[in-house]
Amino acid sequence: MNSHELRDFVYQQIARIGKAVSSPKRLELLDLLSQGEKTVELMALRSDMSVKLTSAHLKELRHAKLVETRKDGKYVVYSLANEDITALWLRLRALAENQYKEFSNTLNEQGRVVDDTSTLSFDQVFKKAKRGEIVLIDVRPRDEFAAGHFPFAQSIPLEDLKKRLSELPKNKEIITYCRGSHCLQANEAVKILKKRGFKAARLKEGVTDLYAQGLSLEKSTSR
Amino acid sequence: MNSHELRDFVYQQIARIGKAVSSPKRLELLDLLSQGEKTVELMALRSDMSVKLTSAHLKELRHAKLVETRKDGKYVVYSLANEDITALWLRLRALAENQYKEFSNTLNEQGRVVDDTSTLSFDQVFKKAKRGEIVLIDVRPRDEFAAGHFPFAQSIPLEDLKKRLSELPKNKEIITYCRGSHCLQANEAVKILKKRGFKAARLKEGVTDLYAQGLSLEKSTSR
DNA sequence: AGTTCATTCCAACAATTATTAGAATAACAA
DNA sequence: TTGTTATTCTAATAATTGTTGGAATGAACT
Repeated sequence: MNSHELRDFVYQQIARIGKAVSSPKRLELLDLLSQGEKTVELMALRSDMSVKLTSAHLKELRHAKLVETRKDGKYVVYSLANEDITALWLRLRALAENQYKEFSNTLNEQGRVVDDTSTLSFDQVFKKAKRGEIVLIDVRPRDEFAAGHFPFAQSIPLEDLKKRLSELPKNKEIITYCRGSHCLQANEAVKILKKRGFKAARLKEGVTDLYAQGLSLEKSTSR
Repeated sequence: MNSHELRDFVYQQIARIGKAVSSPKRLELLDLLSQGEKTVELMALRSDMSVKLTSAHLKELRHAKLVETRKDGKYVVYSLANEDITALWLRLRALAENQYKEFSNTLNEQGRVVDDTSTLSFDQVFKKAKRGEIVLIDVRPRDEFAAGHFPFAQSIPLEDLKKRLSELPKNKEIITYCRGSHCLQANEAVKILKKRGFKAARLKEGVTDLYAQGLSLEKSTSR
């Protein structure tokens, strides 16, 4: 390689990362994987893609070495290659939020409920949840809750929420959370809860943000 | 927007960043801009692209809000939108170095001379340069040196090196540096120097890396 | 061995992006 | 004004990527 080719090679290698994160669908897959390892089938379901298309995008991500696979019986289980990938995903998200006003505005308009809660630190929220002053609910799918969740949180996946309203108290504040500040499931939950007369708000941050702060999460198989 | 469209919107916005950094040429432009603001013309020259193509890629970067422009007479001067963009560029580069062995191997093979120097901290190198124990030379183009350079360094652009060998001592070690660990100009310089019997090595890091550590650089108009 | 099922490969087309050439704009200089 | 230079815009084509359907692979279970 002459110095010309070598220089091009350098930028090409770095662009491998860029290409991998240049597609909305692939970012969605990374987001899903940041919440825990998953099979192709499950990711296809969650992201409303065909299995084939999901597989194609995952191939691209594997080529860029952002994800890894392992076999479990008939299934191929995908996961992020390492913590740096979570960090990359978070940085891209944060950068988009800073640079694009239309993005952060949309997130805010869409019911990211900013009130007292958003100014509390994670620790404070966990303490309140421990003391029973608030109810902290994790609205992500059950498998993601199992892979890692906030302390003192209970799992009520968004799709089950309407059925399980009777489990929730009317007199306490209900705090919801999901994957992160970009994730809108917690907003949906707040909308539903407020409509039925509950006191509800969402945590601005979610699981990914907590990973970013180097905190570890509780794992469990059920709850 | 329904929740489906909204979710897609979120990932699309983040993918704007990804798209911007998915092309080797655009990464090269970001790299150039990380060394100081530049006109379209100059960037086209440095990157061996046509002015038109350079302009087209810059348009893309502007659309993603990674770069900004200002007018200076007839010229349009481009610069990175903020420090976060430098940080992004560095993170992508570091990630590529970690994930792709063929990348880091190539960098090493191509004469990134790893010896005593690479284990010295920046501070130590600067002190040695100050005391005259080593000669620290910046092989980047003159304008980039002027925009910010290491303390106690002198500017000898790579293209002038052969003409200016008489300025350099044979008995002292000559340490070269350029943009960063991915930049190969310092390697070229070391090759040239060693061939002529000088004691030479390169700093593993370069200017971008120092920015990443939050250190500030000296600016000057000449030297 | 045969069956099942998840996943990948292959081929085709649609959609997007990269690149080049020529025209248009905008600032400066005379 | 006119001419000059830098830059961007428009249009066209080449190259790449996204997407879908059908066939093939390959591991696990019976």
